[in-house]
Amino acid sequence: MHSPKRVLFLDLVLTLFRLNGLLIAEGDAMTKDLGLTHARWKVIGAIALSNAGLTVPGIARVLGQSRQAVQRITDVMVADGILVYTDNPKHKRSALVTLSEKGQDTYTLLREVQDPWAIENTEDIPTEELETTLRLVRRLIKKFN
Amino acid sequence: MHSPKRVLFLDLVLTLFRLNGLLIAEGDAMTKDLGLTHARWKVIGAIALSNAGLTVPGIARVLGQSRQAVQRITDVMVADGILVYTDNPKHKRSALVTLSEKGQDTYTLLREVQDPWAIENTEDIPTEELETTLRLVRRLIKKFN
DNA sequence: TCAGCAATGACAATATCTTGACAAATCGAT
DNA sequence: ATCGATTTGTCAAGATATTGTCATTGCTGA
Repeated sequence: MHSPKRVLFLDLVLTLFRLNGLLIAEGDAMTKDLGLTHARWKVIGAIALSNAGLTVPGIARVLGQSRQAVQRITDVMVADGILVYTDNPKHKRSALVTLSEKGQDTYTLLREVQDPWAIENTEDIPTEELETTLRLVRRLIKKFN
Repeated sequence: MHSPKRVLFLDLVLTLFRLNGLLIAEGDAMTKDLGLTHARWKVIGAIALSNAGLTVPGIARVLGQSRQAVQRITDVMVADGILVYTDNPKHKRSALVTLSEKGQDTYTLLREVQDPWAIENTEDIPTEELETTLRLVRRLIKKFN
């Protein structure tokens, strides 16, 4: 298997597209009973994994999407009482998006299916490989920013 | 950096979403002058990287998308003279999707920007890491199939 | 063989996402 | 402090993707 780096990389890109689709399908199947869609649990996940608060454009950057798409879904989720716009001390206009109480309950339910899923799918994969992959992915992201 | 595997994995998933979006943006920027969109160059790329021919559902599987979405775009690309539906010896109804002459010309132009891009973005990354990542991604795909 | 199940093409409805545009707010360099 | 560049909210239009459905074809085991 001595394919040149170029082919290796293009192959990786295509494979990542595929994995992306499968991950979305996995998440949708996992959250079907929670009334979530991938547009929604992505936002919840992004907020949950962020230490500091996130603005709408911030979520968009984390998810690699347009801010308009995120704005649309957060507006709906605020109307549904899952998210709350809170004052952003660092920016007058751009509110921080946080989980409401109902949103935290939803996140708890999400965790109950997501955690076993994450553990199950990594139990046969060395931590080192996960770290190498994450590092590589982050490196690529930095190039494309 | 001793985050448990679970967090590591969830972080990786979120990061992959981001990379997915950035890769699409990269591809779109790269092919702007060729009259391609990501829906189109993804299909061209999938066909080009496949040894055997691909059917519409086959392309959908490679790209991790619904077959209907791929069908829609291939119909347009056939109308535009970039793709051709050819007889599939293994299936009467499900045609093989191949590049027309014009499509091959387009692919040549695509390669002219894609190859330097691929080389540039991997020159500082060891082949070994790329292979580890590709192997891990394939392993995950296998789980989710 | 053939009966049941899966895969495929086709069509429709809906959701999601991108792109473009514009004004207001923010940020950074000077 | 100020000017120019960037970021952000908002609205709109169009592109892309998913989901559901149904008839047809292909496949596989009895």
